[in-house]
Amino acid sequence: MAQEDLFKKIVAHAKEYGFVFPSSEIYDGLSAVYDYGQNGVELKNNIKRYWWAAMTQLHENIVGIDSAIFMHPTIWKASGHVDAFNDPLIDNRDSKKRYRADVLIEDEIAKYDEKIDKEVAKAAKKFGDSFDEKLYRETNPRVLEHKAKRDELHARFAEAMEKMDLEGLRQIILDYGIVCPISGTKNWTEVRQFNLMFSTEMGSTADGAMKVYLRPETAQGIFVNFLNVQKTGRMRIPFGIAQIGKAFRNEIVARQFIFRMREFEQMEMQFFVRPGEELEWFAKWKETRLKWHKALGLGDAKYRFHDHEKLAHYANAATDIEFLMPFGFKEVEGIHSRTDFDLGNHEKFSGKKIQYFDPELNKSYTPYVIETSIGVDRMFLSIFASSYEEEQLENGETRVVLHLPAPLAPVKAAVMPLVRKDGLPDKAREIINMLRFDYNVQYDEKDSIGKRYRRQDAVGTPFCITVDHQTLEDNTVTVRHRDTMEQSRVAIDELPAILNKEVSMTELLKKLL
RNA sequence: GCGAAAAUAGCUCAGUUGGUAGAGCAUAACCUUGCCAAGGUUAGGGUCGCGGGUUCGAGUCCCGUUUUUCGCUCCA
Repeated sequence: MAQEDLFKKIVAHAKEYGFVFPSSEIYDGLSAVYDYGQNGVELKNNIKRYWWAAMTQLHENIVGIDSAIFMHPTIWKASGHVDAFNDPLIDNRDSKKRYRADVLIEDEIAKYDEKIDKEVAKAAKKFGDSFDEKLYRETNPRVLEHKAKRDELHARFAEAMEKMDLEGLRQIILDYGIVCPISGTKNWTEVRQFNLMFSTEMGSTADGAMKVYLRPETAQGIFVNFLNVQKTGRMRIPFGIAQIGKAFRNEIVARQFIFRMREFEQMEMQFFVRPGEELEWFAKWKETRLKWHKALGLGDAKYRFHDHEKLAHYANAATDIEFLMPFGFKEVEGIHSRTDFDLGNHEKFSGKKIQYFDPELNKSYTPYVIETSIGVDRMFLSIFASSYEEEQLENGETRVVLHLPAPLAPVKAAVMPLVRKDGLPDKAREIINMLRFDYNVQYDEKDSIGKRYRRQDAVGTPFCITVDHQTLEDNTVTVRHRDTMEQSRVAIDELPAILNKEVSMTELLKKLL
């Protein structure tokens, strides 16, 4: 099957079986926003629980927080998001290429400088040793003409940028005849500003509301609480702070189902270390995180590291953990060595001292940070997509089965009476009541038993427990396994132990130690 | 944002040169069977994405729009 078709089937399956719905569907939908359904929310919660337990329970030096989505606007100046997320963009209709309007104009300004330098170089060659460059630059009419034009352009540009006057930027491009480097034409669209941060207003507009942003990442909530957690938790470096929460980015193009959404959920952990030790910890966390992924058993070959060569403004090392999605290897997790950029900047912008006194070194410093940042939705997609199988059975039929890792499955077991009479339903309900306190179990008596098995396969339920007439005699049931379709007869009393071994989070977490 | 394609029942789709909206599966009820999706009977469910236009008459033709998919572009 073509990968594209497979992906379509996965999206359709996600909707049909209550995992993921398009948002606001009865109103034609909302672009790049999705809702999780009755099964999706269970899978998603289980993914989060797996991460949270692995990070906080299994590391005595990592604690969690839950910071607010609204934060003081200056935080986004300190983090660099306000500057880096505000680009005026313009398209050339002929080449279909998109440019940053400010970059186009800056290039044009540079051209005048080049022209001046050329004139100067030419003159220098002509006059030889007697050439006075400074005088030439200040007096030559051609140089002065270029310079005047350049300064005028620069002044207009600076003014437009200051006010973020988009129409003004476009007018400059038109006035100076700036052409597309590819098509060579001036067929430009309007200049549009894509602020990747969503904003809203806090307080009533009557008395001057404050513009606040929906956080574009959860990390800053950790950085601004660094001192709170470190002091109240008596944390000693190295230590980490973990957080799971929603973040929002107004992506220009958000596509590929839940892979890139405008509202998404992150699981981030910031690990604070001594300066100079960060690259050691970076390597350690790469290994630790990959182990977490591989423990799910989706297939080791589906993972790879992608080290960044071009580093972001805050990082001195960065890598992605990529997973083989139906549309190729894609980033699911980022591991970044963020240096002291964030804490240092918050110290600068807030005016508060944000440092750690290291009793062993007997000195204060700004800790360095290793960040592990993983998208819950991407994790969901990678697990969901790689679990989907259209299996050819020996009898020639096809069954659709989700091989979800059992501890993450929405429903752990379905309990069903073989027939809907002779007291079998009551017996099934008894078993449900025994298990439901520890596991999400489901009852089903509708349709033939085979059909019910297939329904459970489609949502990834690891076990089907069937009550038949023999059950009434000796208190045994059949347990049918999702992946092998094999059945075994076991005593009802053994069920809790079986489930505990096969579907509880405990066994999965033990693999990490 | 640009270009292309698509949109009819929960799902997959049919719908003739424009003439009263269909099928299969799914869903619900009852009967039947009882260990790997297909038995019988019955029922519910669509102002054909939305808004205009042409026409006596539009699911069908034209224009606009929304959403989705693919390509480009963008992506800490």
